[in-house]
Amino acid sequence: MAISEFFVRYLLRRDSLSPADLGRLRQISTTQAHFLPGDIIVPHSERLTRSCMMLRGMCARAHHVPGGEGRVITALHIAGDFVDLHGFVMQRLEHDVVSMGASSVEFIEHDELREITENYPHLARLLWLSTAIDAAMHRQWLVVASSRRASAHLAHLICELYTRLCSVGAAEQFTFVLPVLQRQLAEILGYSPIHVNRAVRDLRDRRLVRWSGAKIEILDWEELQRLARFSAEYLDLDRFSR
Amino acid sequence: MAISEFFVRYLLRRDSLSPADLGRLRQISTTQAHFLPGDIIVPHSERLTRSCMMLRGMCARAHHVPGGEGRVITALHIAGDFVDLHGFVMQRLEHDVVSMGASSVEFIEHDELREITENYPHLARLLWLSTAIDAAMHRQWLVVASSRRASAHLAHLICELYTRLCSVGAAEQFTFVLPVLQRQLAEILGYSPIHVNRAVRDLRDRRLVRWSGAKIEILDWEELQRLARFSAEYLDLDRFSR
DNA sequence: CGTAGACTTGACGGCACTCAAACAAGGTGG
DNA sequence: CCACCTTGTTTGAGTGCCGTCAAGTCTACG
Repeated sequence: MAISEFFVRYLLRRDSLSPADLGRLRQISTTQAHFLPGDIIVPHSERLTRSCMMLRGMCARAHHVPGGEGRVITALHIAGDFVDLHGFVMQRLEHDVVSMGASSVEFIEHDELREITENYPHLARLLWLSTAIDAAMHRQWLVVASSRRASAHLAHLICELYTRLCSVGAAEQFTFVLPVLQRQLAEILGYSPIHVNRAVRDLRDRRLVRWSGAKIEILDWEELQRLARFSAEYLDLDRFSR
Repeated sequence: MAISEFFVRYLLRRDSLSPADLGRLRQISTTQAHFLPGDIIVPHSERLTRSCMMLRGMCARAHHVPGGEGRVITALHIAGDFVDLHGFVMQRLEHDVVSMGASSVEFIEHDELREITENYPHLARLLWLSTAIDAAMHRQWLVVASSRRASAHLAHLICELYTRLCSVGAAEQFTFVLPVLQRQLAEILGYSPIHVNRAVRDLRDRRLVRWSGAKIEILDWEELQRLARFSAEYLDLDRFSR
């Protein structure tokens, strides 16, 4: 199979690609796989020989906290995200990649990525870029975690996901699917599930979102961003020559 | 000037380098600069044409929180860290790089880095690796922020810094200099300065550290790691062929 | 010896956590 | 078709970590 068109859009949003680069990108061979909620897509600590790209649904980077105190989720990934591309240079992950809801991914062999770094340096820099943007999102999560209260924190997560989904054409009309339980939102935001529930209710009461099950509808995009103090700058959505 | 030997050690800790790669690495030309406490080494949002490497002292990645509520620090960097290497592919930073205490850095032109990605793919992958390790540290900070109480959180920071300093030969004998005020520790850990002070006192009372001014002496390394639940795995200190 | 900046300590209040239980939705078997 | 169970969500009451306010101490330096 060929590489996800979501990822092609992800790159084209940020730089232009030469016909040669674009051709090589589309020529990457992949293996598809499908997962159910909670399935481990990539386990931690194992030596890796391939990396995975999100095709459909969402997945998370889940860290086990020593002392059996449950998990912490440090990233959410959507269609077009090259989820564990950093595994190509790190050789192993210090976290699991877990399916949120049902998902489909495709695997790309590291041998092929290595060949690309040898012969397509510009493409290689764009792959590097995608891991650098992941790092920028990690930093933003750190900033938000220590500067926003629960409601604004949750609002920021929703703003980020909706913006990212739109940027690859996977959402529109202020509506998207978030296959994440409140218990898992708690692992993402660093609160108890009960407190997450209060934050959800708060956003509902303020009439900023309609939220039933996994379906989220943003009712007041401007006000939601204002509450979250969201700015998409860190997502690096502008086009540059890299 | 040539590139910092701390960085050479940083890489050799994680992979072996061919004579050609090592030669090219040492041939990189740099420009030195010196900074005083609080100086901005690299400002946010500006178009970048070079990246900086830490030679001496420490610096931080400081984010301004919209709404004038002060700053959040998302990373600390030490000698041998290629601080804003991600700026090479991102083209601009969403945060400032600020000097903590007095520091010396050297700047490397992006043109030269680009040339390396064209002709030294293995070296390029190792540069990529260093940004991937930064991302792993961001993730670990997220994990620790949401799973440790103040004292353990602070203890984890000390464990990380001491381990990193030792890994490049910049510290030993359980002693190092941390040119970071308690007010700035508060920006790192996400607490108020007063609560940071309580955490410092707690570590002192438990006789885990001796801490006067900027000088820190670890009195009980085993117990400090146990309290912090520190494991160096995420620092990726093992040697692999990348 | 006086000032400035950093560190330290105490008192009090609020956001978020824990414990506990009720409610809703979906699936299963009688 | 409806008990019944499971899983997830919702709500309330009490606790504790951490924030805020305020003041006092220490050190460096002129």
